[in-house]
Amino acid sequence: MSNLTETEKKILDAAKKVFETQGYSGARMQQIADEAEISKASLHYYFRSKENLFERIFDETMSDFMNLVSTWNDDSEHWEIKLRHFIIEFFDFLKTKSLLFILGEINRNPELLLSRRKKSKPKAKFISYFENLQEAGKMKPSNMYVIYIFLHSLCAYPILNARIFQLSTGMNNHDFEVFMNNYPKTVADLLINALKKGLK
Amino acid sequence: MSNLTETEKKILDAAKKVFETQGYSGARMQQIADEAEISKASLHYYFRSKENLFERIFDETMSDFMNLVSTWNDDSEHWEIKLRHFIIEFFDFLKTKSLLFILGEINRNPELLLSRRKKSKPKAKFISYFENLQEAGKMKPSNMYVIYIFLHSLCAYPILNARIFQLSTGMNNHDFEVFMNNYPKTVADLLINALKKGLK
DNA sequence: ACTTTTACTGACCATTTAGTCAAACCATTT
DNA sequence: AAATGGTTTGACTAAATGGTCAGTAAAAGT
Repeated sequence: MSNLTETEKKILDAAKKVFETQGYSGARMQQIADEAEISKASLHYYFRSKENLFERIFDETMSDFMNLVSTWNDDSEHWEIKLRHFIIEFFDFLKTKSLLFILGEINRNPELLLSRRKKSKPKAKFISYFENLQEAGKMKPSNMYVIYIFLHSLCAYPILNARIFQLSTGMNNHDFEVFMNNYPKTVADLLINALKKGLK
Repeated sequence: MSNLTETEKKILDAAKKVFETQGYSGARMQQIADEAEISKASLHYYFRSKENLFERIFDETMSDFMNLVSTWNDDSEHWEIKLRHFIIEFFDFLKTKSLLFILGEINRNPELLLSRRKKSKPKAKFISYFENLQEAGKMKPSNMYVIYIFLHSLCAYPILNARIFQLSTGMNNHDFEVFMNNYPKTVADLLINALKKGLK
């Protein structure tokens, strides 16, 4: 996978940065070339068209995201530990601008999901993993679809929306930073508690 | 406020529609003119520039959103009823594409929030309302900032992200629709339960 | 030494797009 | 019926932008 030349890497990094902040329509080939420190002609030499380059970036970003949310190693680790790890990993991913980029581009052009539909796994492993635990009687029954959506929402939205939250809570920069640093643990505690008690 | 001519209304409706789906960079003045069924020259006659028209739409959309999230009438209704109403209203707003539009444009140009910072109330009324109830001993103590963020996240993200959720849960259209129709009630029940029991 | 291939670029082209303007249109007033 | 003033538009312009191409330089192959 990583049989890329230095230049190709520089271009992909630059393109990712520019596409994620400006979106497809806002991105400029010249800006990507500048960011990658090459000429615009070189950019077209490596990736024929803007469309082409965009698809490459979008597909990779989308894959990263889908892998993140559907990966759930079935090793021997206790589910509580696994869940905490997952949440940390999820928050790390969200600190990039990738998710907003994905959502925005899908909104602009829903067909971007069609190609995905074929590749994707039928059901996130997360859900079947916990359903198995429940059926084995090792956990109180919960609606795992609800838990799954709660998990994602509580992780993703506060970061997507961070600036507006700070505005509407009226917190200063320091307080808000402290709050957001503690936040992942809060989410983990809540969900683990819900899973232990059962949530219908 | 509503001393607008027919044409101005048509333009604003068209502009909102186009900006919300395409974003500032993706939107075309010609497309807005077509949607409003007037000429591009007329469009510029009413609103000098694209920038101008965009600011008008962005400000209105942002105001709608901030009003929604910071309004919390201090009437005599029981907090439980109020919360259920709020959640329904929030979901209705989210069915438009407004929120993703706001988040995307702020991401593109964070300065869009600077002008807002002056106008906004220091603290969402929601938070102080519940803090008052708690101090009056009418409710178990919770961290209201956490509740506030949970409320928003659980409402907003599943709708922003609906298409991807459907993909990763593997639900068919019908099942997913049923699920999403029940979802607001699920959120309301959960939050009311959390507030009654107290959430730290 | 020479040819070929690969990486790269400046200069250019074609199209798109925001914005302008003079003229046409139309309702109201004089 | 002529003048007035607000509204509307086709035709145009200037700038931005994606993309091309001939040519250079250097590395690789022979």
